[in-house]
Amino acid sequence: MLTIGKLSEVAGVKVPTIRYYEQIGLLPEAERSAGNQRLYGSRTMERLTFIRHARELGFPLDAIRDLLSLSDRPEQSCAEADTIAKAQLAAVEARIVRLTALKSELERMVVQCAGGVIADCRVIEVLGDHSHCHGDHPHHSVESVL
Amino acid sequence: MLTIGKLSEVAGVKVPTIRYYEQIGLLPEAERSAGNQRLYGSRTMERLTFIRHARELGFPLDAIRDLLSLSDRPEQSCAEADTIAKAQLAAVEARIVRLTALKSELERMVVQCAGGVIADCRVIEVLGDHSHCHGDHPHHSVESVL
DNA sequence: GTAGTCTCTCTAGTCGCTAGAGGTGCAAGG
DNA sequence: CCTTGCACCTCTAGCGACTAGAGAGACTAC
Repeated sequence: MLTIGKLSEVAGVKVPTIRYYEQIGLLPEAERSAGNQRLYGSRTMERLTFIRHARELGFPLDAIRDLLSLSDRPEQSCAEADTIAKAQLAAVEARIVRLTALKSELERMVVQCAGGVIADCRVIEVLGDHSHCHGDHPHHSVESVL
Repeated sequence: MLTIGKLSEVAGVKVPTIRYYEQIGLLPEAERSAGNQRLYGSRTMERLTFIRHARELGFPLDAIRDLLSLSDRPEQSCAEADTIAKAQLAAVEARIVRLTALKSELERMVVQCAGGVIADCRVIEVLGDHSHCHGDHPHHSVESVL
């Protein structure tokens, strides 16, 4: 049995994050030692590794919750897991498209900056006047994409 | 003079967002009508358009605050504006690199899914066992990138 | 005058943690 | 046995950039 600190090291997930996952029900309530400290077995460790890996791939916690409950029922069809993964892939692709558009607009802006005075600065000018941009970028903020 | 609703329409920024920007000091406190409703002139409209445009390019509000205060002093050097824009460009590029790595890993995962049963599902398996991945993806979550 | 649409303020919720306060458990050294 | 010092405990609040909702007042058109 591992303490929360050891589990944190082994799984590569910070201690408060582990407690947070327990709090929101992503990890089961841990067993406790005589002195009320959390103790973990290998099953929780695997579950936590699964979570970390899914997080690294950008899955939101809700999707991870679904994936975990799927992995607990191994005889079921994997169609749902496939759907979740495909949705995540689509979200990532959408984000890349969006960011690539941003990138080129930022590049144009930065390149045009002649390094003079604010009054002549393309950066400030472009931001202040929408007519300067190619108009091929969406009218909503980045964060809304994922 | 525009009411908050008209300003919202014209600038393409939602009403509560405008109030939020005022609250955090990104927009100055609005004038008020006899009945205590906010009224806006063209200066605030331009400022809000500037903010929206910068948000669309992914600039965080803190950076926008700096850019706004720069644009208020047009005789100053634009070096700082240039620096902020370049930092944003770098952040966007970093995010694209990261997401592209995620994308290929997700693709490999999804393609390998044969559509059978959870027990044989590559999606679940790959997430559960880190040794399946190419190991070329970083060990921290997406969100930390920007 | 009244119906319906603004607008007002205020609070709380989103996501995925992170930071801190103030207290307890435990293992090693003297 | 006692202390030192780290790891652990609970609880609350904060981040960014909004969004949602309640309950009340203002304004416009018929």
